[in-house]
Amino acid sequence: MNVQLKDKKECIFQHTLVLIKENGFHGTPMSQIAKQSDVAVGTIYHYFPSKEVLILELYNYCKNKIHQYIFENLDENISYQKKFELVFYRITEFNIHNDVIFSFMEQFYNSPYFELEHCNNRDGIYEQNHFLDFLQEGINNNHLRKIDVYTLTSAFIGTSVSFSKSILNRRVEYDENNLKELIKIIWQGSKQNNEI
Amino acid sequence: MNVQLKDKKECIFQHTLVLIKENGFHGTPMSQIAKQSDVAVGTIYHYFPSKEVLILELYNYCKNKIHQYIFENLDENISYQKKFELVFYRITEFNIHNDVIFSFMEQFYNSPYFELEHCNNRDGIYEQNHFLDFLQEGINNNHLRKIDVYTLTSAFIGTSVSFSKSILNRRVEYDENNLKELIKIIWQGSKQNNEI
Amino acid sequence: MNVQLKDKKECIFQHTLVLIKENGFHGTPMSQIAKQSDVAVGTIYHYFPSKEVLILELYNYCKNKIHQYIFENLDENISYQKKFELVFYRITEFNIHNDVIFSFMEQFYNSPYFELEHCNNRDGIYEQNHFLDFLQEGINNNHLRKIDVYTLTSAFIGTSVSFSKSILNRRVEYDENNLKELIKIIWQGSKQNNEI
Amino acid sequence: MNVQLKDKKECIFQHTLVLIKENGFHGTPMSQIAKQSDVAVGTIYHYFPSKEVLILELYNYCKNKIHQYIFENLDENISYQKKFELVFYRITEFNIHNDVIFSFMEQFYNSPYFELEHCNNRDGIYEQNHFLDFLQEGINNNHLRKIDVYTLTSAFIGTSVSFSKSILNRRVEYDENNLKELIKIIWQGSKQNNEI
DNA sequence: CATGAATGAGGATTCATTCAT
DNA sequence: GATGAATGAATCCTCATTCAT
Repeated sequence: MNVQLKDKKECIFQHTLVLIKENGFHGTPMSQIAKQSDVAVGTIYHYFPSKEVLILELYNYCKNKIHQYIFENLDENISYQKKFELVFYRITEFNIHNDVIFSFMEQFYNSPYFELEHCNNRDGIYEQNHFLDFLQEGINNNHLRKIDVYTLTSAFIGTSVSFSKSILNRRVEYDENNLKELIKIIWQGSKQNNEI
Repeated sequence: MNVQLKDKKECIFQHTLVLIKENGFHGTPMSQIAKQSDVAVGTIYHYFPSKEVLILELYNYCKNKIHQYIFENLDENISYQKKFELVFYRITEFNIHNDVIFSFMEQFYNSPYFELEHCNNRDGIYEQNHFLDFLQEGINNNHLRKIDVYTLTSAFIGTSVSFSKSILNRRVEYDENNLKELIKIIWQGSKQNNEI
Repeated sequence: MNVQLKDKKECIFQHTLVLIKENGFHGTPMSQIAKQSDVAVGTIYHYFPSKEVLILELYNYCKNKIHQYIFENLDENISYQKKFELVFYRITEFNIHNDVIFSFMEQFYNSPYFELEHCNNRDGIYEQNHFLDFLQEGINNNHLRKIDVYTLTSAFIGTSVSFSKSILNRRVEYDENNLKELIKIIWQGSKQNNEI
Repeated sequence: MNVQLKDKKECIFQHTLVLIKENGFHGTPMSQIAKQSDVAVGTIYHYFPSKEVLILELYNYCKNKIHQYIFENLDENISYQKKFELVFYRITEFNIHNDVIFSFMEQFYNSPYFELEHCNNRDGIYEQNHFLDFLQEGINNNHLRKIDVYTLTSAFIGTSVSFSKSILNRRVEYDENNLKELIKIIWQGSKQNNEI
């Protein structure tokens, strides 16, 4: 029963993601979501009280997927540098291989929906709080330069997002070497005493 | 006459920008643009054949504003590093002080509109071509690391965009010192032989 | 078993009345009736084949309640005038103390539902047939003026309904003296040879 | 221009009245009003922001029609009794000959719409305030019995309404003699010192 | 050039009803 | 009997666009 519910919501989420990537929020009517999900319009309203709530729940669903992918099974025994590189690597990989989620998240952050969410959840963008924590740890332990952690996070995430977008938009085959170079750039720029 | 035309278009552009930042593309009907611009709906259709074209022209209008601001009067006699830093500084300043344009551009890039534009104009994001040229020059002249220029551009622009967004979203007073640190990061990471 | 059935129908009736007074026929979906009655929607459809039938049965349920209240235990040994006054008194008291039924009946009579019912049951309004009979008796026995009995009934019932509505709408505490005055008016106007 | 506006609103009002008498508020979709009025749905929304407001404005439109009909050109030189009879006569005539308005008003008063209106305008029913004033005058000048004016108004209006409804529902040819008898009833009941 | 009334396709949402469990 | 998930027709309303003045 509970499985069924989860399955149906999941099903609606997945098809909504595809449609939104293709046509945007407003190019995606509920009727189309219903058709793709192979349910009646009314059924969607059985699970979500409104389109807005559907979008908002979808946002949380995606956020969780991202976090799980990035922060789960992060070996604590490797050096901070390795972790830094691994996290960056994972964000980027996730974005590139989950283009429907990536596209949705970017649209979401740049839409009025985000304001709604943002009111409750400060530090919203890309659940930066997890990233903030991770980078703050690096600063505290002298792995990273002692600067405003928000600023550092901007460099960290913005670089990954922009790179992913560039790959996806140019519809260019993703070359792992480029990602490795990018990681070098961001590590070189962020690490402690790189001025010596 | 020509001035009048430019003025009226300009007027429509400005009010559209404000409305779109506030309410998004689809929360901004033509009727509202008309009301804010103090003209009749029909008048807008006198200047633009459709809403889509209005948006597309607005995009080009903004693009030009940005380029003018960033690349005009760029003293050729200063060192590449200074120019690198200046360009980064200018992008970020522009974004922060022109939030309606910044918001519009971000919405645009993450909307289906961009696809339309993108078909004609390759290398679309943030008119990366100018930035691409600028960074390519740095690579060619051994100021920057010899890596894929698109990748480098991602780091350059993504960092600025993300930082600007962080300032604007957190509604935090912008601290120039943080921007200076950010510039250090991106320069340290990008410059040639920083591994020596 | 039969008790159970009656109880469940009764329960549904009562909650429907409250909801309809509050929100009207069309502001009262089956789902809400179900929720208030603490049963599933399907259960309602077990007892009533459709919403229309539910409403129609509810109408008959109310009609019977009203008649029982008004005409049962009507002492035949008192004078016609006393009976006339008592009946008027009872209608009004009933309306005022059973506002959910009163409101439902008034909505019903002024809705297209009534047409449906009316086709089968002529003389529908307020089950005027009982009142018609009662007043016809007064006419026949020279207690009341010899005029069209429908016209007389209009004066009789319309006055009571309008008075009740006035009390209920103004949300004014009901003053029995006013009702007594009203009864004087209607009796003075209706009784035989009041012109002498 | 102003005439056109008034004409279009008037046109919408008239067709709405017919439809509502036929099918009730909720059996009358905007699309049908549009079709009957020979305009597009959007046009209705050009004149009225919502269905609710259309209904509310229609209510005021009807109220005014009724008042004009009843209280305009009321010869001040005739006796109070004559005026009393004339006003009663006019209400009833109006109801019977304007069945679409009458039906609308009755539905309105017994619907949740009325609550909305009622909040602003106390003494709402049948714009009783005008009737209240008229009857209060009769009480003050010793033409009518000294009782609560609301109670008196209930008898006055309720009787007329009920009579009109009886005519209209029974689809019986209206016999003016019955109305004259009714007027006798109500006058006999209401006039001063009728007990002597 | 400018206006804004008119259009109607299209979208979000509701709700009476069904039916498998 | 009882449940409530599923259905989809029907409703209200929006808004890009047109065109007569």
